[in-house]
Amino acid sequence: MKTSDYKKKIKEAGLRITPQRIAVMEALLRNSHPTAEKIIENVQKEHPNIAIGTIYNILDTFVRLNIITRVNTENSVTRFDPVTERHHHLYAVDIKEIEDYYDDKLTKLILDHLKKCNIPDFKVKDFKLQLIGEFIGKKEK
Amino acid sequence: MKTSDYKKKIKEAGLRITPQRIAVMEALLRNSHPTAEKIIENVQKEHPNIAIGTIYNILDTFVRLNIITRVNTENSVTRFDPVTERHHHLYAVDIKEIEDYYDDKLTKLILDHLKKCNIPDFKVKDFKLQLIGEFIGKKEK
DNA sequence: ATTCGTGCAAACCGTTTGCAAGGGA
DNA sequence: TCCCTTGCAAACGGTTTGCACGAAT
Repeated sequence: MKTSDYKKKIKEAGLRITPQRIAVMEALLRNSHPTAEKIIENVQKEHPNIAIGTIYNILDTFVRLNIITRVNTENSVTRFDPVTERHHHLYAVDIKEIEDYYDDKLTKLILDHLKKCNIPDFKVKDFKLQLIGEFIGKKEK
Repeated sequence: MKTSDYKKKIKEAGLRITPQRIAVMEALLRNSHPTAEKIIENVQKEHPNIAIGTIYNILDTFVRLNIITRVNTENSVTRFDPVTERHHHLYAVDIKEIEDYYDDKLTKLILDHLKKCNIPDFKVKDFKLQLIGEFIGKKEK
């Protein structure tokens, strides 16, 4: 995502472009599905004067305006994802790591199935697949 | 689930059957994917003397021993599920409600797809599908 | 001038922890 | 007796809130 892209996204949501929001967004883009804690650490490394409350505030605003999304994890640690388009997630069993997983064929497969066999009393608007497992091989960082 | 079933489950996990554990388990079975708060409220209605810490303790133990599972939600409220077999979930968009959704055909569809088109550097051990949408029609309570 | 956004710090609240007492096996 | 389990209460930690100041329109 180019810098101008997310700035546009913020502006289109009716928000002002501020150094704080830029810093938060860049922390989101630099990390993979970061926790709030990670974002705070990341932001404050370069901008020690940005308040924690402000960062939470910005994250809330972004989520509310669909600029980013919350990611579900089992251990009640909130994570954030700057990608709002439909995609799936790979979860390391210990949930130390989450990666994006794009698979249009699979998405279509599920979509078709859901369309065919209607679920009674429930109207599906979106779906997310969580693949839980282990990352194998190369592991930097 | 019959009473004896979960008692057996608890015993087989190497735990003693205690009134506290029975109360927690029955609260789990009486409610659909309850939050800890809901469970506490439910348990204390009949057993006002059971401590909150004990309830959290029991829930943790149950999860650790795979007697129940944690359910992911986006708003960082932990929910619990006494069903440990593979199944999917229907999420109300506002996450006020979660229902179980069994669909073996869909499960198999996904399983087959995953088997066929291997994901590089990742070994899938389990998966969960979250269907987000709206419950329509009948709605008591 | 008015609205929006930020910094700061206190408050909040769900959850965890430590410890002493109770109760089965 | 020994170990598991509970009750209690204090502590913890991530998140939220209130408010006054500052910046943008």
